[in-house]
Amino acid sequence: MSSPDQKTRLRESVQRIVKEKFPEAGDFEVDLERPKNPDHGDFTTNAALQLAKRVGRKPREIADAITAALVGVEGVAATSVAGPGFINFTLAAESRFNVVREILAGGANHGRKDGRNGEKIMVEFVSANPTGPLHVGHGRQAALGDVISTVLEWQGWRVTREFYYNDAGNQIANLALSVQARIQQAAGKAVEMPKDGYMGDYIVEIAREYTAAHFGDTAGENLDQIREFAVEYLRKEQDIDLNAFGVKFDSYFLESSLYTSGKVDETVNALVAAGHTFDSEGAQWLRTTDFGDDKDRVMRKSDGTYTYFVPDVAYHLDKFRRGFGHVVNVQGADHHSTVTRVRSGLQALEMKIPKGYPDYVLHQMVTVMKGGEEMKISKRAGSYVTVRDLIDEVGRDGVRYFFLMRRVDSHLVFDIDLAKSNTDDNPVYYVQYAHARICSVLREWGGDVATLAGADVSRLTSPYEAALAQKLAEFPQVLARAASEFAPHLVTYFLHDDVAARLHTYYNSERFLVEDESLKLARLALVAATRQVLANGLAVLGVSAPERM
RNA sequence: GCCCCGGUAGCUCAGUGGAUAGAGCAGCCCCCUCCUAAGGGGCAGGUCACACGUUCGAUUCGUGUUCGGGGCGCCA
Repeated sequence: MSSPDQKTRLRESVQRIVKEKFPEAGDFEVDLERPKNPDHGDFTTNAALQLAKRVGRKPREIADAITAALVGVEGVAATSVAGPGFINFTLAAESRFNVVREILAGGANHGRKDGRNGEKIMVEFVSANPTGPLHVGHGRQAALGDVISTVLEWQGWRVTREFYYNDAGNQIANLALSVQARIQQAAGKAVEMPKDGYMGDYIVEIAREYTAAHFGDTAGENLDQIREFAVEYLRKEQDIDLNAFGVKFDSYFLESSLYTSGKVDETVNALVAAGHTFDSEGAQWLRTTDFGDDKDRVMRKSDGTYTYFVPDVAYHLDKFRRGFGHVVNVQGADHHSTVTRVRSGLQALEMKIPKGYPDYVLHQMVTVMKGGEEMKISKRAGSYVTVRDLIDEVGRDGVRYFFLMRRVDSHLVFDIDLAKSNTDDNPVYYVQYAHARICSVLREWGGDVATLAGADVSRLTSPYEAALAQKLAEFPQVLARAASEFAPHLVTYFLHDDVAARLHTYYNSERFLVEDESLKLARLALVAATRQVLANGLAVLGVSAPERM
């Protein structure tokens, strides 16, 4: 932190002056920012512009009055008034590079905070039905959920990563029927696949495995057993894929358990008791319109079974009771309609669950491009591209990075050719190479990196160095924002555009292994700090930081 | 018809109510006796979809329009 202390001190000084000189402004909050343009100094404030109306004077007059009173604040080299009335502050040169020492002292923990005191939060993600291999949308969810979790951990939250299995319902029944048909076909019977059956090759694989494992049922007559076998098989497969992707869950939650434990019934009873249900057309309804939905929703169908959102409400009530006051669900935007229903259901329980509970991160769709064309199918899955296809093609690091590169709100185009390329247009290589490059120069130097923390960084003077140091200083704030906005892409952009790009520029602008020993150490300290930020940032993303490439 | 998301450089995309709207790639011109050039510098490239409003100030906030994607089931 380029001195949050310094920033705070400065902010408070300005605040005090405003209070003295312009008491009529009331409890006005002064805000300091980093100017985009480095010519505008290290910090800037628009306080004068905002005060103009409250005070009834011209912005520049106010700015002049403030700067006049601001003489002799420690560490500030210069102040100026610019443009319509911005006040710019330039820091004393030596305080600019303090961040290098802070980063080296923090090491692998630099950027971590214990602000949240270990408060519990759950991130639920992937939550794929065990009816087939994971598709690319699950891949985006896996990367997002995992990194959102990590980033929250770095802010001091105690995070539980949970996977919810919809192992009950029509889709699973359909899976069992599909496998059964394949078993019987393999046994020579002329049966047809069920309507809307799963057509991928993996169904044939499961049928083969089932037949091999259960000689007692070569005819494929035991549907319950087939269903259990198929679900088990696919869950294992999904675990293998998630493992290969570097994603680990703390807990798995089965939808079926909500029925066996009586939690669905309990939820229904609570909804009825709260008086928000009614019967109509042979079904039982929840009056979700009382809670902002645009129409009421069926809870219990006329055939006596529940619609999906009832167990969903029961599930989220369970999360709440497990002590998760904060929950984030990562899902595809095609699940948008569940948000209002689940929240409405939780409100209808009247159990004092906060109104916006739970939070949702809904990501837009993913399309995969290969050879300039959209890739739509994989043979194995039938109708879609799988996560495994991507990992096999481009490797874990590339897939993770690419899934994290875009805002969640933005449609993601996954360009396989780009992700595979070992050229500078591939952002993940660009960032990893920046890390490897620093490792290389430190190896060349051959000294003990730990001693660099004591380097005299005030020897650093070039604009390249100042720009790099200033960016490094922003790392903690970038992480904090990524956590509070559930926005991992901020980290990828920071590492690529702000850190790696400046590092590469710096490399070509200065020499490191110079004669002047103290200058050499100062420069090595700066690149070592850069390496630490890159390493920590990549660690957050779950992407490796290679020492050689 | 209703709800959600997007429209920013030739392409893929960042952008927190501020100053001259950015990055990478593609195009053009250059640069390697510290590391692995998988790198760097420069030039060119823009009606921030459109209109109106709020504001000292709008790519950013609001309303409307338009185009594209997703969702609107007693499916999950």
